[in-house]
Parts: sequence; structure tokens; C-alpha cells
Amino acid sequence: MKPVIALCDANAFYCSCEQVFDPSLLNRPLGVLSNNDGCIISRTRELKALGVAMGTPAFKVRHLLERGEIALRSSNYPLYGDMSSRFMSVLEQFTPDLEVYSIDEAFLDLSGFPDEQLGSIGREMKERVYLWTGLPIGVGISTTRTLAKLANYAAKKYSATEGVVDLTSPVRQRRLMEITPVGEVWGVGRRIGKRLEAAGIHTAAQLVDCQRKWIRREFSVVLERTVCELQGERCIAADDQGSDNKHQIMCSRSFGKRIKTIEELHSALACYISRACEKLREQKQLAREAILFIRTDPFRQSTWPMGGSIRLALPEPSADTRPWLYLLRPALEKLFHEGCEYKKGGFVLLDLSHSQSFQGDLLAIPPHPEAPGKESVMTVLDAINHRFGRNMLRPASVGFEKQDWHMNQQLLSRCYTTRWPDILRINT
DNA sequence: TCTGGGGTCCTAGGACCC
DNA sequence: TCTGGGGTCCTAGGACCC
Repeated sequence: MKPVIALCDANAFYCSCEQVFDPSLLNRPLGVLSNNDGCIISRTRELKALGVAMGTPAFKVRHLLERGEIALRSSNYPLYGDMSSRFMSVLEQFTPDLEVYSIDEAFLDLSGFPDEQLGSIGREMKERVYLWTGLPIGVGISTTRTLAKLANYAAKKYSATEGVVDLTSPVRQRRLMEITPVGEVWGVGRRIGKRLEAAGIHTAAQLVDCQRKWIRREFSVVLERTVCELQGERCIAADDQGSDNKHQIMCSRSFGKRIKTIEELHSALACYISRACEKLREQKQLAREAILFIRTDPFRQSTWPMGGSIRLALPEPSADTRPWLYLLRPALEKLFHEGCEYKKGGFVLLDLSHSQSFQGDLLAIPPHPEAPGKESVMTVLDAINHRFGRNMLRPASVGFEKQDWHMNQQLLSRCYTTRWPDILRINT
């Protein structure tokens, strides 16, 4: 049976979510900002048309905002996360074999459907998602993930496709590759793109014609796999079922203002440690090592960028927040330099293992409190926070809610779907 | 004044072992 | 005095993705 894969993704996902609940934003140049209202990470077609690039710092478009020519929103992840799960549950009606690849896209296995139906299935997906969630999406269908990505690119780029492209036919694949710049291929980033251009490879068609051995020698096995995929051979497999556990868990943020004291740093990083460990427990994993880092503002010319990281380790794997908090203060005392203004910090958990395969210290007396079968303080803390809201209960070192190292979010929309007071009222 | 956050995979090179 | 080949594990750094 010929394998068939569809890639469905939402157009300008964060912007579309904002537009669903605020129709005054429809057909307008709209951008959604990164954390801390730093730069633009999602743009509507109208904003792109004004020449505003992805990643443009917010201050560079402030004049357009003030003149009312564009609209901006802070990123509202509770809203986007909820809209994402609605989107995915509509897609699940078409096949149970669905891999959520990111917040706004999913790969679907459509193997077994007759070729002539693929286009109409794609159109039905698009219509149903729009009808049920209000999100506009694009659908690309082909035989490998890289080709499905390419089909999806065409669905977005060429309006005549009406957002759905069936790229299972080799003839159509070839025609599209001939007019697609090599940098648009999934897996070819900026660096590799430049090197390919320098070697005279400008289109996807020229890339697919390359000798695999040559690609491997001159570039890497990673790019070789991309070429195989373009040639119709599946090399990038679906993630194994149940192995969606991460290999590292990170929590890092830019601070709302520059931090000069070790006390403020301590409070901010305690918050990140707390969040990272929560994520760890959600995944039912344990960690034995971690990295803590702080950094000054790399964009300030007047001071040399400063910072540092330190590796921390526990005697045995744990999902408890507290041991890391004990290590925080001494670690910060090593990293912190008086007189530096810190702009960002973070905490990364490494060396993760599954909590079911926990191996305690044979000689430890008494037994480890996190050993299987023990109800820990952390379980209770998570349960209370789950019921009453994040950070309702938190380590004292995190401090109180309103501290000015927290993110700037001046243009935040409401949590229309996840907070009772924010739900829209319709007056008739 | 103002420039995101969270991941993955691969490779090269060093240390060490037999 | 001369000197090999094969392997593992770890880490840092580079590249990519959304």
C-alpha cells in the first residue's frame, strides 16, 4: 500500500486565534509579539504586505501602531493552547493516526484512501476546521513528510490551490520543485541554504537531482535524508507511540527589566526551577542533572555581554523541586557579578528518566521519599495548583506575584476559552 | 527605552579502556 | 626501542525546526 501523509497547519496561527474572538482584527495588518512583547512572531497576510519581517523587534513598528495602521497583541498561550487542541480534535475525526507536530500543525496518515479522493478529503478537513473552530488552515498531501511539507508550502503560496494541494503524483512533484527555491525545503535552513546556493543548487529540483553520496560527504546525513524524502523514500519516521517524553526540559525567560541584585535573580530563577519541575512531573519523569544560566543583555553596546552557566547534579534522580532550590543560592553566588545588569536567565533539566524505572540508592537509609508508592509533597502541591490555578501554592523563594522581573505583556487579549470571567457575552 | 522560548539531532574531538 | 586498532562515553557546538 502506498503511504500517504497529510500535513495540516493553521495560517498565521496566533493571529488567527486572536481574530476568531475579536472580529475587528479581521482583514487587518495584525502581529502577535513574543514573550516580553519583544518581537513579532506571527503576522497576518496584511502585515506581511507592509514589509514587516518575522522577528522584527516591536519598537521598530511602534510608529505604525501609534498611527493605528497596524494592530499588535501580546502572546496569549492559554488561548492558543486551547484553540490548538480544538483544531487537533477536529482532525482526529479523519484518522486516529495523527501526530501533533507543533502547536499549529499535525501529520495525518491517509494511507489506504483511493488516490482520487485525497483532494476532496483535504478540502473537507479545511472546511470542517474552519466551520468548527474559525481557524483557516492549509493542507498538503504526499508520500513523505518532506513532500507533504512541500505540498503545504504550495497550498499557502499559490491562491489558485485554495489551500489544499495533493502532491502524490511524481509529475506534479517535479513541476513544483522546479519553481521552489531550495531554501523553502523543510530541513534546509539559512546556513545550508547559502552553502547550497554557492554550489549552484538554487531550486528543490536541483537538490533532488543530487547524488546522495555527494550530499552526505559535502553536507551531512541529515541533508541526505531530506534528499531521500524528496525522492519519495520515507526516511523521517513518525515518532514512536508513547515516546513523546522529552530529553530535556527548559524554562527560561528574558526579564521584564534588568536585574542588578542577587536577591531578584534568586526569586526569578526559583520561579523557573519550580516551573521546569512541574513540567517534569507532568511527564512522569525524573531528572538527575541540570544547567542554570544567567546572561546580560547582548544588544547593549556599552557593556560586554556577560553571563555564565553552572551544572548541577543530584545524588539520584528526582522530580522534587526542593533539592534544586537548595542548590540555587550557592550556584548563583558563583555566577553573579556585582555591577552586572542581567537580562535573561534559565534552568534546564537533563539526564531524564522515567519515574517508573526509578532506581534508588541501595545503601540509602531511610529509603528515598520519591520511591514508587510514596505520595510526595509535590503530588499534593501539583493537585492543589491544578485545581485552584498555577502558582496558588509555591515555594517561598519564588516570592509574590507582582515582581517587576516578570514579563511585559501590555497588549494581552483575554483568555476567551479558559477563564470564566473572560468568556464573551452576546447581547441580543 | 525596546530584540522569544523550547526543542531535536548530528558531529568532532578528547579521555579512557582493552 | 619500536608501536595498532578498535571500541565506548561524554561534551560542546552547530544546524535545524516551530
